[in-house]
Amino acid sequence: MEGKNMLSWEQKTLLSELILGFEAAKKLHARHGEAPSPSPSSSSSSPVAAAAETNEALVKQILSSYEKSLLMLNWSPSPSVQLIPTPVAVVPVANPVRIPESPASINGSPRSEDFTTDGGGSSESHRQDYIFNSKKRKMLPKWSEKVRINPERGLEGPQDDVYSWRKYGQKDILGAKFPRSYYRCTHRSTRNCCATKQVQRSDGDPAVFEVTYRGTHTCPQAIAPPPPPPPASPEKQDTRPKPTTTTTQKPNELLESLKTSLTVRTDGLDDVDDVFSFPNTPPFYDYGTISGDFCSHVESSPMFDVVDWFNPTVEIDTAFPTFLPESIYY
DNA sequence: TTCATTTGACCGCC
DNA sequence: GGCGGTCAAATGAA
Repeated sequence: MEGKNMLSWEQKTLLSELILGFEAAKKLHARHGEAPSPSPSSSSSSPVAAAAETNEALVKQILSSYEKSLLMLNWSPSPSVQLIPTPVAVVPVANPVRIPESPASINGSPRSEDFTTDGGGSSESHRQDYIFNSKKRKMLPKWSEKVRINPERGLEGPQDDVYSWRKYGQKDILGAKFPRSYYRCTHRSTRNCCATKQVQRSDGDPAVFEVTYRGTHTCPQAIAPPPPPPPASPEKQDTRPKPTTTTTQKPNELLESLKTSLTVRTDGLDDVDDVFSFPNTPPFYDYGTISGDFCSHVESSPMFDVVDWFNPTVEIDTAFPTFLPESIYY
């Protein structure tokens, strides 16, 4: 239906967004050239900090722009423009098992018009609406990771899961020895953040947990670090006693610890000896951003992964605390 | 008092 | 119809 008109509009917007992003990128690049090296020594934290902030802002803008553009492309009728598959493919440890996580599944189901937006879906079903509205499994883009518990350090590698998760369910899965736990972003209600994740202990290796993420974080955590203890906002990152996490813990405790600390083991990519730290946010196919209401008003795009996708060389470590070991927050 | 977890039940998809 | 995912009341902890 939204044929040519939309297409035209989309193209316009797309162009606009791309230009925006491009310019922001140029600025950032210029800045990078100006003040490349961190800070020698004495230089007070002001200039550096300011630069960092600006950089972050630029990055945000870039990501936002590209994100929109990409999403638009994804919507376009041309099947060749599918952007989604790419990121999914990069998933460190994609379950060879199933997880169709096909981008198409996001809106592929023709008959998934039953939504409830959980929170208030009203209805004017725009295409965007049903991309993320379903409360059932098929809609949300998902990808899985494997996390190994290291008896010595608890969890291997840095902890990348800086988000606050709240457990909302647990279920015994057919054929699985251990129950599967369901978590959702703590800010689901307050920020309409619909990111969820499932944690399942591996049958074969109890020390390995398969973590499946769904949806992206649209809450501020996505970009803003939950740094030091917020005085007034008890967004408990998991008030749980920090896991000394060892395999001797009860399964539940292990699962709990997983909420806060995740290390992605690239099973298939084991060649790479170092552990891959995966940002908690999924690739850029953020349905949330598309939408106009639910899981959408992303003040800041959580899609920093996009950067990786498109610019593997971009250094975003400082801008995205997501990669910081969560332990420092406690 | 507030918030997180537990757990049984419900609902939708396959 | 079975299974997986989510909801929501009850319970516990800080």
